Amino acid sequence: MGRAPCCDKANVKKGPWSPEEDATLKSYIEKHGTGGNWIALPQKIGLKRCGKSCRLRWLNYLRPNIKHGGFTEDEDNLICSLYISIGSRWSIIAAQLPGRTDNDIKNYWNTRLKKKLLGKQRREFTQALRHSRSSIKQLENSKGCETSYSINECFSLYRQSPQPVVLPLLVESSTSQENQASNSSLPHMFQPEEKVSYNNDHTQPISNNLEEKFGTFHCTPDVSCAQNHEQLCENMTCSSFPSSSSCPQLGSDLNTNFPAIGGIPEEIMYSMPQQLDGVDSFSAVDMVNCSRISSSVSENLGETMSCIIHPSALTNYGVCHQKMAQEWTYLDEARLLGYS
DNA sequence: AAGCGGAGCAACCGCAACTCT
DNA sequence: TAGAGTTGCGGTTGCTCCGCT
Repeated sequence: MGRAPCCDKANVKKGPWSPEEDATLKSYIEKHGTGGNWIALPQKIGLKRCGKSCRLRWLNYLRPNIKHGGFTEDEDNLICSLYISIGSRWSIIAAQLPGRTDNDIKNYWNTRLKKKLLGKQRREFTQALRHSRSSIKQLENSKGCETSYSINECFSLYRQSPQPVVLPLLVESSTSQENQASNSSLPHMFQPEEKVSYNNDHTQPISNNLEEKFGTFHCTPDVSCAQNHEQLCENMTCSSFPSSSSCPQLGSDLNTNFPAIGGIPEEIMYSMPQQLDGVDSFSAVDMVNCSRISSSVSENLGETMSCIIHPSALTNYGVCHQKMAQEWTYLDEARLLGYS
């Protein structure tokens, strides 16, 4: 047996509220309050509406001091930052914005802010790629043509550069063979229970333990790949993107079931869009708390394999790799934002 | 001028949490 | 303490408007 309906659905009116209904509801609540029972209220005042509908109408439109539209830049920023922090907890977000309702903010996010934020990320990503190309060249010049760098060398490069640099996400270690054999879906060197200690001030050298623990980053910066992606980002109307077959590194990343990640802005590490069950998606990871905080589906961006990490996010890099490895086993959940 | 498609938004729905008896 | 009733929330739907062809 199912739950009893909250009202007699056959006898309640649906659809937009008329001015008369608004006036009836408003004047009653202003005089008597809600009486603590929304379900009983419409009957009491002779409205053929569901109690839930009355409640929604009052909270979202009729109660005093409600603001509609005209979101300011400050409000935009606050909504974006709260969304990044806590996700789609609209009621909590609305509580931080006096006069705004959760429904309004939700609609505003879905119709405008989401697109605005994505556009900003695209621009920043393009910019970051430009900087990263010079970083890679610098790294290659200093090391000749070597393609393997120790983890400390990578971190050292980060510390020297005020800009994000591109590194492939795939990390190898000396023990990779054994660990991969035991758990092929996770990058081998980060076991779930393993903790990485790091400095908080972002300036001190990373502990040598990292090197001992994780072995060597096999960085194989693929500048041509970065150039491809840069061109893509500059030409957002482009509808065809490089496939894994055109980029050997992309293929290897996909083979590990480990998505590419980019790092914009400071403490959030974003993946670039990739195909998940036929849908373009990306995810973000909170570098401080090392948890995935959002996933989204985007349009007109293709797969990529490069990893951009902002220097300030550097200290959590290893931990987040570990976390991502775990998180990414739940790729089918990665549709929280829905840019479809 | 008519038709179409996309954007914006009000409202609905289902479910989980909370409250009351 | 259990179960029924109510509230609150987030996802989704569908209507309206507007711009483009």
